[in-house]
Amino acid sequence: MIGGTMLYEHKKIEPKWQKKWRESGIFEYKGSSDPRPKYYMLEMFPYPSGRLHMGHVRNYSIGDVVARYYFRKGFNVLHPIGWDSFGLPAENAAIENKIPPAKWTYANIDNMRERFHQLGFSYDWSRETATCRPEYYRWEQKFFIEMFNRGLVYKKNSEVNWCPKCNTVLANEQVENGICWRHGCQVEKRKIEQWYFKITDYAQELLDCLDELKGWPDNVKEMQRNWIGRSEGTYIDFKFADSDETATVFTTRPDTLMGVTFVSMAVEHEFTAKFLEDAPNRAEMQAFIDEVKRLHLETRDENYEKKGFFTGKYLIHPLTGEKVPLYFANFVLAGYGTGIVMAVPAHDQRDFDFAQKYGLPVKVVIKPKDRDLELPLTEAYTEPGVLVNSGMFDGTGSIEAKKVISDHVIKEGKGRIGINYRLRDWGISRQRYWGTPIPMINCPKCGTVPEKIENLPVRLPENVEFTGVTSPLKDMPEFYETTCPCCGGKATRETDTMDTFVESSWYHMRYCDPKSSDVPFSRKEVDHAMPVDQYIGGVEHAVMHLLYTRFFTKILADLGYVGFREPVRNLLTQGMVCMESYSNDSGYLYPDEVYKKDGKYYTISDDSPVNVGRVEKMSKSKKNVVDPLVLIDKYGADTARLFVLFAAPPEKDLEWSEEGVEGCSRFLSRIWNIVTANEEIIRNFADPENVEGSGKELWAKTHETIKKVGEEIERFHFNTAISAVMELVNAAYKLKPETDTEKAVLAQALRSIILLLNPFAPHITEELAEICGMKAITETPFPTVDEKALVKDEILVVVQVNGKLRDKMNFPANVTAAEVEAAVRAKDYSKFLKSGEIKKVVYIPGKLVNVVG
RNA sequence: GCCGGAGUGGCGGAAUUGGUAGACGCAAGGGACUUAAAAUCCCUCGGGAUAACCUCCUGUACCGGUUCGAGCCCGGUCUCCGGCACCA
Repeated sequence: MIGGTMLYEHKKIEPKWQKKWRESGIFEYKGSSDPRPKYYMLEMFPYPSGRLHMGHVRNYSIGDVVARYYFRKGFNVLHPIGWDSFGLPAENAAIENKIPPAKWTYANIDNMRERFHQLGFSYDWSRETATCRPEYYRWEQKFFIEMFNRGLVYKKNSEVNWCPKCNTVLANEQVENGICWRHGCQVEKRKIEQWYFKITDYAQELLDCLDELKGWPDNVKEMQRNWIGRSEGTYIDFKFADSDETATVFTTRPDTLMGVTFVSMAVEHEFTAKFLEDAPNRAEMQAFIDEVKRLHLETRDENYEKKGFFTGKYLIHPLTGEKVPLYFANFVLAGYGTGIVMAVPAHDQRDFDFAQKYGLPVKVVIKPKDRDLELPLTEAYTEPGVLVNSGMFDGTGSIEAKKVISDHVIKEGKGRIGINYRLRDWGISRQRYWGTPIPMINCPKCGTVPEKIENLPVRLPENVEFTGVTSPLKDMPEFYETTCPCCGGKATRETDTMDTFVESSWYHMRYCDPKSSDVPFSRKEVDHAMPVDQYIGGVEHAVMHLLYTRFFTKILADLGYVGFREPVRNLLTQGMVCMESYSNDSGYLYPDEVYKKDGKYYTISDDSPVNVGRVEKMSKSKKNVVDPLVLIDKYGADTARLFVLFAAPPEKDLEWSEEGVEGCSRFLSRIWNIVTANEEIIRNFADPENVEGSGKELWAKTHETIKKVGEEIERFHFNTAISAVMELVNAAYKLKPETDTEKAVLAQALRSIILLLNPFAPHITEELAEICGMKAITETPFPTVDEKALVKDEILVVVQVNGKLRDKMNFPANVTAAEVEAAVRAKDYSKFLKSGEIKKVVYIPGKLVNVVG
């Protein structure tokens, strides 16, 4: 007690309820035999770093509100949690601290689990899953082998992105502008043999199904569309002038075919070897090729100068029969299309630049509809127009000409329709230790063969010592020495492990039947619980994780494991938690090292001024972080949850504010105080049947709030749901009850506040319910609206004159349009009327009337 | 450059389908309680005009349009954020 006001004791209350929830198993999902409709609420599972950050608090608090809401709406809710527990940090920690990655990981999981309990999340802990357990990854190995048997996995020696810090290969998606997504270090290219998943086989389906994902944000779908990068065009054959061989190009602009003045190709193309042989200036050509290759390996900046080298070969234009030169060009991508492109300098800026540099002809074949192009061109004309200098195609619109010329080429047998995707196959080999072993065996006689299914899992040895940066598996004969499953002879295991994105591609299915030991999961259970009804996670996974898991779902459907092809029905991508950073000459400072005075910041240690940086994502390196543990200790989990939900809508970035946290804490205290002060009333007065006169206002407000909170939770507007409860609390403070009716109204209002706020602040509300003799909220349905309370006797009609607010009037609820119009005409609004008289009256029933004149 | 998204008080943000702009919270100011402070409770709070209430003008990045009525729809401009970027 301070000054007569009770501060509620979160440190006593919160652990009490957490223990109850944990022991009662109240949040356990009942499986497919339960008659209630299912609701699968899933948040992206965390990497168990051992450090809880605000992003976690936000992500999982959002999910918890939704889960608790649907529990109480009578759904059979599946709300599981687990650990994405393979991955690099465990290895780095192992090197630093000389602990085996397994030990470090399991300790972190224990720690994170405690943190999650401390936040009061409603998980079904009986389904907890860690991907680094053999009971989990054995199934992934099985999937791998089945995919291999179906030709969906293959091994290829290819140039890959290599992160020198991770000491491993990265998938295309993990490289951002030539920089490792995790470390920000520069990625190198290396040639290495590795395993690929044939995601390109599913490119079209992955693209098409996006249209059906109505519950996904548009930006995520658009990012996936861009990433898949489908383009329709035409393959066109150019014969070599000096041989029967053909160089095929891919183009999306067949309308410009008549403007081709040369052809360019990537130096990595297979033709290159032969050209070198034939070249009289072989040394020079080799030097050019080497330079370009070096450029491709080393450069990060994509805007390098365009360079080329004549291959010494000419091609025959398929329509005109003209000889056009074939050049090596450093900007042609080897891995896209055919690695050879037709060059139309008049209508492609890259080709234009190249032609200028090497003095190649520029032939205009498209001109704007309404004017001529000024010659010589100073840049490529890339807009649509009308064909010129194109023989039989002259006068055709360029858009139409795409089809006309393409069809013509195809009819002549010199081309075919082609569809290309930007998407590449998913390279999943990692030269790491702490990951799922790839279940393949190299036999000197039989080649590369899968391990026998009955020998799975291929276990990752957990008691290892880390000496250096390379995977210890490569130095463990007891791991890699084995016998060939085909011939029984001596053979060696694959020592690479899988990309951790493989584990996260199917964990949501394992949750449906996490203890299954004879199959990965029961088909019946997974088909019942899936797809995920609501998935919540960071937008940084918009392409990688969410594309991979969609792909994997389609694979599992094709392998017969599941009966659906999309894993997630509704997706919410939550924003980042941000904060301003503080720094001085000696570097960044933690928020608790500075204080604020008159809008400026100073260090606590010596009162020197502090620079305030812009608001950006909380990160350890900038020290602009707030430790959730400190927050929970000071204010409690309920306040922490309430703040992250109240301060911003979930999809937006959230700016941290200590004052905002205090506001939320104050709000919970207000509830605590008004409820405990009215405990007797709450105990003794049942919900009112009907209310007239005094008390009616609060009664109506109560039911309006019940309606609003439900609606707002369902559309993820938690901030407005909370503000609705705040309004009800403010209204309840205003009623000083005297009559029994008023007391009943107040009792219901306060009970509603407790019940409505429960998904956001579960501990304090359970405690208050108990104090007031109410049933446990976990067993109480979400409140329902009494429509009677929403019926109004009187309605307020706003009066506009020429669209501007001028007046307000009250009418009986059943007022007719004619009566409203008559009332309006009876008043004198002439000073607002332009013409002095009323021309028209527009009445929007129950809301507004606009007088026009 | 291309593709998305967003611009609303001192601040975070409301306004669900075109219908009272600024809910709720923070900050600020005032009052009550107190010996005092803290805490708590109550009130005020976009800008401007007016002595003042009422009232009037103005206001959702900017310019224009549609409409009885626009923060919301349409066209154009600017800025910011995110994604992609030599993909032929």
